[in-house]
Amino acid sequence: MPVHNSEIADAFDKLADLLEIEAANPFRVRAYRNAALTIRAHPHAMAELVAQGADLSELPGIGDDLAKKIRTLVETGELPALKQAERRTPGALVAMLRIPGLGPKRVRALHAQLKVRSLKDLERAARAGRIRELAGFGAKTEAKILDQLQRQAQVERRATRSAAEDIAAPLLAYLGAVKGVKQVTLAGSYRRCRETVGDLDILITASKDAPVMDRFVSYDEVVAVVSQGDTRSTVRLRSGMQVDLRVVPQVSYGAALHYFTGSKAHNIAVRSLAVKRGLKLNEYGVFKGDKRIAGRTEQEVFDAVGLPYIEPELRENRGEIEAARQGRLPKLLTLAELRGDLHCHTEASDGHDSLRAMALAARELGYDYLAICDHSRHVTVAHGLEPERLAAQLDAIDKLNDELDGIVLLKSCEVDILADGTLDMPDDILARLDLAVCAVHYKFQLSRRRQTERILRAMDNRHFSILAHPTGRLINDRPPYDIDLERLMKAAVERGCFMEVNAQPDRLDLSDEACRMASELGLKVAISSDAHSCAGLGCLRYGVDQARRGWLTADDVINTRSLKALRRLLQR
DNA sequence: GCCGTTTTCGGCCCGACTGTTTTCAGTCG
Repeated sequence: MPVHNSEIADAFDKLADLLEIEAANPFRVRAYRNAALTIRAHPHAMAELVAQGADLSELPGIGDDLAKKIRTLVETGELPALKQAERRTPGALVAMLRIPGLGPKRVRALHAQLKVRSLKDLERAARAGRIRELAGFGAKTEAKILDQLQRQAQVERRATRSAAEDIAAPLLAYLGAVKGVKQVTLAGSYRRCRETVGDLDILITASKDAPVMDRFVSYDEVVAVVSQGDTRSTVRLRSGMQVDLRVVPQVSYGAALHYFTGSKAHNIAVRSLAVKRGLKLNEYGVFKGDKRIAGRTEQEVFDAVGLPYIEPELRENRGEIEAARQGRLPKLLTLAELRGDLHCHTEASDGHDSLRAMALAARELGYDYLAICDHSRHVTVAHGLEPERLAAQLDAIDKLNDELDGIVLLKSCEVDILADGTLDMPDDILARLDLAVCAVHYKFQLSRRRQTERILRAMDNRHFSILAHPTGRLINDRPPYDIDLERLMKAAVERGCFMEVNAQPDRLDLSDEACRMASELGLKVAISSDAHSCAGLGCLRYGVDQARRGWLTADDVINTRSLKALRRLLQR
């Protein structure tokens, strides 16, 4: 069983946590965390790189020592440095760091002075009133710890972008209506278009006397005020979402937006660049001595540190700063560049709207084409189509295409990939399609080898066009099935087929890292809504967000092509 | 532990808020 990148990253993160509790050199701790970030985001498996004899110390934030540790982990499955740390400090202590208000110093104190070794111990100590007696702790801290321990029982989930928007929209409108407020911007991971959002970060510029903070904490949905100051406050909403609000003067808007957009790792890297230029960068601007030399816009901030503008989606310290310095940032795909949608359903299977309604909705969106992909028969719960029903639908599409101007319906089907890798539709009818969108909908538990071979075999069918939702994951609900994605991507390139970036907010499958790997391997993708209604076509923008995070350009995406060019690409 | 158009040694981002503090450490983003 190969060691996954996430396991290596987890090991380094845990070691960093333990070292922090031990009060080790904070920069050494950061080195482990940076390495974990690099490894987690890396499109290729470290195990593969090790096997190929690659020089891991060329990766950013990884030097000779960490390269050796990665190698050891890959080859033995163990990290001796972590084992040793766990002998010195109980590994269970790292769980305490997850409790808001407890950091490494306090966890260390609790362990050293109260012999707390686990969350259970912590709860007992809090109930016994022993925590308040420690220096640096008090009754309030003790109560907060107990409260948080109870809260921890609830599962922690990050909201999808779409859920976050539902929560944010009314709050942004409410804040925008406060007297004296000028700009209201949603920053943070939402602005970076991450597939999930942990909390909302709102940036506001307002006149000095605007009662922003008072209004913020008295918002109807607020159930707890975590902190409140003149320029920054944090609340928790009924939905469980935490919201940070930051108010800055207009001259600082750009610097504050950059700072509040993050990511943290990106900010640290950019601030380091400022330091090298003898400048100081904070949320109020770029300073030379006491003099503010930039900060009204983000562009000014980037100019000051000698970088071109970097799009928020790229700000993860995954190589964007290097790329910016070398002038090789990608020109990211935009929603307007998409000419059509290559995956949707109608009432013939599990969609809600008719063929005609979907066609008109697509035309309204300005598309040139829309592929109709109702399920094949194996997906019985979705009223999957028998070959005969599909044949009838294809006739109906021909008829509608004759009748409608300004939109072309493409004949397709979301064909099930059966357990043995054959397709759930006979070849003679597949031959009538413009494209076949193929997908796995059952037998998720096959071994990595068998699942990969199942899909490879399906791709061998020359009618196979696009692998839909390639990993099957559902955000917060179902992990991806175990496949060798890199092998499948290479195979798709060789066979002239493609993969989908499914734009459903709870799928977003491929992931951002996988998009980047596809681009590096020369595999083109389709960004598709998988809409089950006219309104559902609108979620295509989430797929664009994901593709942008994966550094994709219009050239990487097949549905940026004209219909004619698309048809050429679909020929195998 | 990493890294180098000031360095192979000596740096490593920066500020707000809270609680326990009489001047600040710890935590957080």
